[in-house]
Amino acid sequence: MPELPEVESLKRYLSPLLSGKVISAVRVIHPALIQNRPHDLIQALTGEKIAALERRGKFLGLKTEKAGTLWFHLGMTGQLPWKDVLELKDPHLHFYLEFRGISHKLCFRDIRKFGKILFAGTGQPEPRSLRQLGPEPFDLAKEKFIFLLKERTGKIKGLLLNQRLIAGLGNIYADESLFRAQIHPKARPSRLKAERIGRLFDSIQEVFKEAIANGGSSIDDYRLPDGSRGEFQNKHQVYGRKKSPCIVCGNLIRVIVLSGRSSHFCSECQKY
DNA sequence: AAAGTCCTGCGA
DNA sequence: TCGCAGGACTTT
Repeated sequence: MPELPEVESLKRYLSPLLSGKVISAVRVIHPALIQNRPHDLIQALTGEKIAALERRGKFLGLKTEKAGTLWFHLGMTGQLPWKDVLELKDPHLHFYLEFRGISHKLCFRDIRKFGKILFAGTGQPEPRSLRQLGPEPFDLAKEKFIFLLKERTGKIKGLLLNQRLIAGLGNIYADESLFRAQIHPKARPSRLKAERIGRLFDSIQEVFKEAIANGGSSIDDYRLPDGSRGEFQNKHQVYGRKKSPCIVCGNLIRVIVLSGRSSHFCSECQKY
């Protein structure tokens, strides 16, 4: 479940490796994961130089100097291995890029195929899935965040997962942020004091910063491009800690289903 | 707003 | 062998 910290960690790992490199070949193994017509993307990207890497919400973009930007969304189980020798028999390898003068390839692997590859050519409109994203948590003013949530009627857990409201949160960091802010996942922001929503905003930024500093959370499939794991899963306070004692009060962490997702929380520490 | 769908590996 | 995990999209 790569969320903002995992995608940011990938961006930081790959930026120095890819910036300035020229794409010598685009290999499409599983065209279904590509939103555009694969031929257009191959045509546009071959011979292009990578100008920079970008992150928007949970999307990672390779911005080229002239052609446009190639966007990856890793879904649940997507990976971007940076490999010298490919395993071409690997049934989960769907796409890779080769670079001029370098033996390493940038691969796109995805076991469950929830991931996506999108190409936005220069001058073309931004893909809809990127266009409809809400603001970046680090670009957003706290007052705006409070306003954004206050005008909605739903339960806070579901709202945090809505990428149109704020980009980058998934199930892990929604639960971790709510715990830090001592807010119950079923609480309705319309009924919370503004200062508690403000504290939630601070919690989101804090937990994101800590997770990025730890290379993200490797729960199941998330790995850095060299195959190494992030370390932040060892610092989760509620996610994946069902029936374990709360680190604050010792009460056992509970799990309920909200918006079709498991929500981990402490019923003593987190209130409405 | 909630439920269903996609997909595959894994644990009960 | 079944059901659960979940991001984003579609359907109700």
